[in-house]
Amino acid sequence: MDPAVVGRRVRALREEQGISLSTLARLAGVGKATLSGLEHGTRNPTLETLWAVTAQLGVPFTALLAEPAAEPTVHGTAVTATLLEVFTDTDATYELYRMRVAPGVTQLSPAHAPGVTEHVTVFAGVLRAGPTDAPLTAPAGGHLRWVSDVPHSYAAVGDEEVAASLLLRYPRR
Amino acid sequence: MDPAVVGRRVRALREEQGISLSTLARLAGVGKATLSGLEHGTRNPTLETLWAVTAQLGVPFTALLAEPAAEPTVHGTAVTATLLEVFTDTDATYELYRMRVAPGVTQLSPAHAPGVTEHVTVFAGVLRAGPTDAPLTAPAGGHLRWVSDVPHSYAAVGDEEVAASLLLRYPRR
DNA sequence: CGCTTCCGTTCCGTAAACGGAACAGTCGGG
DNA sequence: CCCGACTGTTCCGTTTACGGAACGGAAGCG
Repeated sequence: MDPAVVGRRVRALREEQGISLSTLARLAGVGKATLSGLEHGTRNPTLETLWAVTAQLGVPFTALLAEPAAEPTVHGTAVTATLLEVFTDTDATYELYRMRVAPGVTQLSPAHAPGVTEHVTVFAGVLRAGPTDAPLTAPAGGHLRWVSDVPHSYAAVGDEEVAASLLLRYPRR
Repeated sequence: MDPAVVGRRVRALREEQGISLSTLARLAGVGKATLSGLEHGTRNPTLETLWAVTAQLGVPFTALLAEPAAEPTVHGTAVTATLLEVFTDTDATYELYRMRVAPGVTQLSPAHAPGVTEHVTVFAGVLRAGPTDAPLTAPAGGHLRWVSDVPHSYAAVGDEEVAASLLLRYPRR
């Protein structure tokens, strides 16, 4: 595992909260040198150090550590989707995916069962997706929804890879 | 957090698999002294060490910390949110939560930083959420989006608990 | 009973993670 | 301009986590 990944996440989380490195170090009770080295990935932090920092950030270890291959991942020509959660309800079953769409390629997907809907929230990039004959477009922060009982497609608009969350809803028969 | 707890878990997991300390140390590529001290809680293990051991045990690292801080959950009067993923991008940082809203209570949430948006996809139940003075309503399968730099609220409509995914988008300053 | 082969712990020199202090760079005010 | 307060990085002495080796103890076998 790469300590640089953990470092980048810590830095991202810290900046997200608008806390300076100095302040976080003081609050967490660790040296500034320690925190600096941790964020750069040049150190191999101790459990105690990680604990102090994450506790102060109010973030669990889960947010720092990239999940090993425990998650099922679906690869396509353009789309890579990892299943985050399955939720079963009296009316429907939901599958929540983390989705990435590579630029330059369009992925076609056959029709699902009647009544199945897809809900996409775009994190980064611009996504064009939906029924193949009438696709929809959404930029970062946007949301798409369509009934996927017809052939549909996914494509990234422009050069940037698209990151998004994908929710599949299968109504109970 | 107590390193002795982590140690006991490692020992428990190891004995569960019927592997000796010496063998696990060799497989994981760490010293027997290191593993012995780790299991006794007399050491303060390094991220690298923990990683090597948990990887060899086939445990996703979260299992060690599962009980104490591993609850990334945020509890409120009505809402329980579990952090599934943090995604950092050049333009914004995203936090994806699994959210449950208990019926009968309304949860108020203070304003976030300017530009922060919330995106909710409802799995089950009917959710009323958004700016406190102009809330939105969505049934199962529906989607809500609002700018959360004003006070906002969450409430379940009816008796059924609401299950949903919540995406928080923090634009880069 | 020796002898071998494991077990887990302890000892110890080395490598490195630790925090404090000193550092350059930036911003805002007098 | 100069100062103070702040940012994050680097230097450095102390502490300590590291792995190899040595240790006592428990089986298994001739």
